[in-house]
Amino acid sequence: MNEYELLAELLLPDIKQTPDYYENMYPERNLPEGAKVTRVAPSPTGYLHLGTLFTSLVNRITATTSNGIFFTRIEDTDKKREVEGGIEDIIDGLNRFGITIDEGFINGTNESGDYGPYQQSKRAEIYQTYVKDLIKKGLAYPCFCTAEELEAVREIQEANKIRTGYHGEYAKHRNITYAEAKELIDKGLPFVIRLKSQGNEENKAVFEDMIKGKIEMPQNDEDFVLLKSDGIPTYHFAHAIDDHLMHTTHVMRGDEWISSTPKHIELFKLLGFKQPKYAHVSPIMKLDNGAKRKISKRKDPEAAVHFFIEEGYEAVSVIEYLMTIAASDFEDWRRANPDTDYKEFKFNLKKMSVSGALFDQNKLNDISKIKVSKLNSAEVYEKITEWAKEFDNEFYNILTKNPDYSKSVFAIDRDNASKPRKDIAKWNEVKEYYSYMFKETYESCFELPENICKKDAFDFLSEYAKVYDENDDRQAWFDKIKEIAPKLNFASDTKEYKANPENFKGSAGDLSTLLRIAITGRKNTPDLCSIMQVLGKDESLDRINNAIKFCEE
RNA sequence: GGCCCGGUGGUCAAGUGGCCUAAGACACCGCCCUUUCACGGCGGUAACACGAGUUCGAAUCUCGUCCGGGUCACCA
Repeated sequence: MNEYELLAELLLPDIKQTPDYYENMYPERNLPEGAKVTRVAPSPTGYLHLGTLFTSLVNRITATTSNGIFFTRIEDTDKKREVEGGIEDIIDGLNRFGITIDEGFINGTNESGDYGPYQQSKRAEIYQTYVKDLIKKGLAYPCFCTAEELEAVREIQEANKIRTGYHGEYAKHRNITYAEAKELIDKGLPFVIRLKSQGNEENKAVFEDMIKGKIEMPQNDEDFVLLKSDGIPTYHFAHAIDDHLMHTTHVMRGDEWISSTPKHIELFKLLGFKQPKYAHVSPIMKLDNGAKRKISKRKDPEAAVHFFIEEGYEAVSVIEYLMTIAASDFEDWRRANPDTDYKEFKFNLKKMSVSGALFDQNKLNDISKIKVSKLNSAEVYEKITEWAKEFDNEFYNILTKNPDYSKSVFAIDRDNASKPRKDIAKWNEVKEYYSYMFKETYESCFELPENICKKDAFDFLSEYAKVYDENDDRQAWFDKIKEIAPKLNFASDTKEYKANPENFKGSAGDLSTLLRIAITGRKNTPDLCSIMQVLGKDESLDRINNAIKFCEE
């Protein structure tokens, strides 16, 4: 055994396999020409983040449009930051948003596929096997520096305005001998394994990013950590090993990784792996006091995808919005194919924005309103009760007390409507929006519109109460208002009124607004005639009479 | 600070040297339609960060300046 082999045995005595063993265990995938293998590799350090959902979507749709594979892998190499239930939260969240997973963790507790395990904490032996091989080749070595020592070096470098980091002459243990290492290990000192970088800062590392184009950076020359002192790899090393063994063809990740890509390039080269293609996606930003910044887990509630579910957005609406950010040609496609599943869209990485988009809730709302407007009353009822059951128990009870009544409320201006309203973006608005339709939430609050005096209101409402018939259709319903109008010197015809407004106190439209306020307390509501029908004769008359009383005073 | 990446209306964006008097969408405003509320239709306000260069011609190519973002861990 030579010096390096001795060192390898000393450091990793329990590792008996060689890389060949794993190379054979995970052969090339048998996929059609051009199929892309993509993945998302979240670390279970918290809930599902909007950015993670976004990158997952991009990965998913890239795999889909090439008839490839999209898999998940859990990067749980940092046990300090891990949170309980993190895997479930993220994977189930992905499922909830309709991101289908072909392989890896398909739900919070189960994995499937031939390239596992798909959890890095279960792959320690694999990583160590490759590290041992690197040590034997003189391409990796143990480092015994403590955090304090490293910090001290960094301070010296900063003071002397030298590039910080563990490289070149500052790489203390770079040339450690077997004997030296043995002595320190016998003393029981902990160590990490570092890469003996072959890079040179003067040279360029070049790669073609599929979104940003050609990127040139100084080569990596840092002896970065491969294996932490607990024997678990760092992200960089795990990325190289896993994506090679799992045969990922396209690594699509947040663009905060661009700056460490030279490390990855060197790793793939030294390991003799084929380089995957990289696509770095820009983060979703937010405006904060006039400044654009990345959406932050700590400061922004909408960073957690759960926020959208709680608000009552339909998952498809959020995905649809994310698609408009992901692909600049998506909205055109959507216009041409209004009812097609977004998964049919031919996604092209070249159409992705190079810079980060500001999160735009207006746009989300608009998209969501369109989606909701296409639902029928039964679907609305089903979705809203599902939402309320989880997030608004009071409303859930109100809705389910009389399902048929609730559905008839949602049917207004919706079922059989040639022009559906676009008024609901998210379920948490509905209780307030329809508050006048349910006894439990209705509060009588009549108020005169500015252009009608008390006496006219009184006269109109009194007259109307006499002729009101709950069986009238829309035509008959409005005709009655038009009949009363002239008696109060209100125009029954809108055109007539507009031609000579000075001849009238107002129009039939103004009187229906008055009636609307009497019934609902609002100036804007869905079709009033339908509302009164759903409310029923007694309730409608009650409310009218209340308003009349108000006008008497 | 070093190294990367970016900068077209309030927002998302089209744009690849002449089709640019700069598209479209959201938001906002106005008008029209209308049997109320909506929906819809039509229209409007509003942008190439700045400065040099290359060119007959620049939003587009080059350089500089400014501004924004990312990254410099035994975190991912």
